[in-house]
Amino acid sequence: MATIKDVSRLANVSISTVSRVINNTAQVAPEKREAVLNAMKELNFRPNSFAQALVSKRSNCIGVLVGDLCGGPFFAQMMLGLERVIDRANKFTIVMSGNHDEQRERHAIEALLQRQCDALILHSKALPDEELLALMHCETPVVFVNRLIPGAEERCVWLDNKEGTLCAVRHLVSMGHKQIAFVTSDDAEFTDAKQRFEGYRLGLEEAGIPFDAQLVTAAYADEVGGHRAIENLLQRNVPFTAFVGFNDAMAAGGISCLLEHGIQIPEQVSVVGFDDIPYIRFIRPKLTTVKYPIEAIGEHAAELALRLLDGKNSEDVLLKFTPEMVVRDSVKQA
Amino acid sequence: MATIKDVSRLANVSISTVSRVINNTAQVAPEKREAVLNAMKELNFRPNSFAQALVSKRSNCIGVLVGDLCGGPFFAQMMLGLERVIDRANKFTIVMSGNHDEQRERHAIEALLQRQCDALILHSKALPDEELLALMHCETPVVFVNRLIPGAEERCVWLDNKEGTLCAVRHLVSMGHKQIAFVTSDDAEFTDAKQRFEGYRLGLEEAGIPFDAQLVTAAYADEVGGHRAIENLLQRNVPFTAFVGFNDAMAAGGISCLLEHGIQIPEQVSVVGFDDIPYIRFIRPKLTTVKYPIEAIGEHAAELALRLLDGKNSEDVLLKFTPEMVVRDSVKQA
DNA sequence: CTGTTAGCGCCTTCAT
DNA sequence: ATGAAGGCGCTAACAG
Repeated sequence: MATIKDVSRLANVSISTVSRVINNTAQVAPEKREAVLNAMKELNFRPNSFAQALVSKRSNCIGVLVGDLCGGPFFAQMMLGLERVIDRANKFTIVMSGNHDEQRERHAIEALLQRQCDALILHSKALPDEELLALMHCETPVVFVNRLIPGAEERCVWLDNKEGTLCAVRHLVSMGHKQIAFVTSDDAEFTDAKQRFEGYRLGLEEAGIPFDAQLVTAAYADEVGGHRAIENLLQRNVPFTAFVGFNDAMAAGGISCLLEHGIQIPEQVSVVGFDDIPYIRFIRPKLTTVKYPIEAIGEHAAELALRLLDGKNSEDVLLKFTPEMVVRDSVKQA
Repeated sequence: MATIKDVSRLANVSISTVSRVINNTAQVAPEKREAVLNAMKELNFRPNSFAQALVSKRSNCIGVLVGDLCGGPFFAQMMLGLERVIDRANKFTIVMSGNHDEQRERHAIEALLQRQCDALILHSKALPDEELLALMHCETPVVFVNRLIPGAEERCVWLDNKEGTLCAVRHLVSMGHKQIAFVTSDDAEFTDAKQRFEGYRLGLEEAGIPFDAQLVTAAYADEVGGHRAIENLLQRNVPFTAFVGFNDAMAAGGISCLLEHGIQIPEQVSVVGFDDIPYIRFIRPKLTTVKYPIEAIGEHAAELALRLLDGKNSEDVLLKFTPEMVVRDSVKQA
């Protein structure tokens, strides 16, 4: 790989001059400028970004920690939002997956930091609040996504999960449902799960429906888990006319289980999901769900990170998002 | 951020000694080693990876170009395979999306190269063969995924697309179908589309079924496109008892369109998809498809890249993959 | 075993 | 407008 030195030699100028034309940092005589440009082209010169970063103390990289890129469309959509604004700022994104595992998340953050990322955007599920809080004391700006960390409120871009399931239950109640099951994640430590559960309880309470633990079933939070959870629920033989899924994937799995048992959706059981992932428009029936505006959240998180990085005012960045019902075909009057 | 110098000062040793304990590159007196370790911890020292890369000429990064991370689960699954082996080699992955656009792909590759990636794994759809071929002459090893580039065969990890649709048609023929439509991508330049189309024609030929252009319908290669394409096909009023989708997404969209028209699947129309993306197990009916072993392809591509990087023998890496039928519920005897 | 030294490629004063 | 020189943080000889 050609270096600035090679270019300077070929163009018969000093390396400073070359640097000047690369960065447009000062006036250079047109002829010399031309010579440098030609030499650069001829040698196929690309400035070494490490050397640049080393001296300028700026890597132009934003580090992102996600759960996984392939556990579903969720993080992919978030990345779409993130990258859009990071791209626009002419910076690079470097992604690492924590796989929802404490050790790995820690390691990934460590790696991102070591790579001198200019800012970090973290979706941490497994790390405790204190550890995340401690990160705020290192000099690189940190933004947290989908999690509200006490003491770091102005750095958190998050969705009101409780409000989400609350909406879902309200919707079902308004359609006359009283026996509403909840199909949730078996990861009890998972904040989202706790909050969504809370919303579920709150919704019941609001409607004066007594809570029945028998109507709550948990499993791994994907399609297979949803299938399993509903299987489980059916075995308990507790009647229910509707269920709220922890997420769309579980809802889809649950629906496929019910259909296999010859139970009609939504005629016999109504279903509400959570997230509004793309494919649920193509399952039958089209899933009614609570929209998680994940792409927008990604955008705002990136925006916030960039603002912090530039020391710009970041007070007008929207931090708390509120979910919205998307009514399709999986809910019917009870 | 603390530097090696700070550590050396605090530990009362030279920077070389610090470097030695960091890299385990030589023996160090246990006491000094201890002192260094303590100092590192106290200062929360992290070696600057740019400085390391600058001097060692190794960035420990593998650059990856994908189409998009969120156009579906395809690239996400590929990343899963890639990252697994890159992780195991203790290297980092840096991903860029080309968004199936020529300019962007070019720019992304440029960026990856400038970041001094040790090797590149490219899924280029839009760039011409020659341009890709030219990349092989730069010193960083390059591997191509899902594309066979003449002259770079030993650097391509790809799937035999033609064989895939051929299998699909054979399967339908064996079930007695004779009027088989093909729902394909409207991107005529797209190699995959050409090859899959070829397989479709070959399959018909094999079975002695005359090709009918009226049975081929094209649109954007996602669910919405599949829906639209089938809508189109129906308007032509040409009878068909089955269709092969360019991919699962189109197949799913097509199915949803047929269902809306009151056409039973698979009773009236059988469907075969392509890819075997996760969610099609949760649509009704479960989609019969041709499995694209994308995760395995990712693994092998990464393996190949790593081998090239280390100058190791790479002759035993599997380059050409063959698709396999996955029979589920969307095909019925005609 | 340990410290000194010379760069890696680039940017940035500081003279000229 | 231009060049020389110092240094970013680190590794790798080279002496001791």
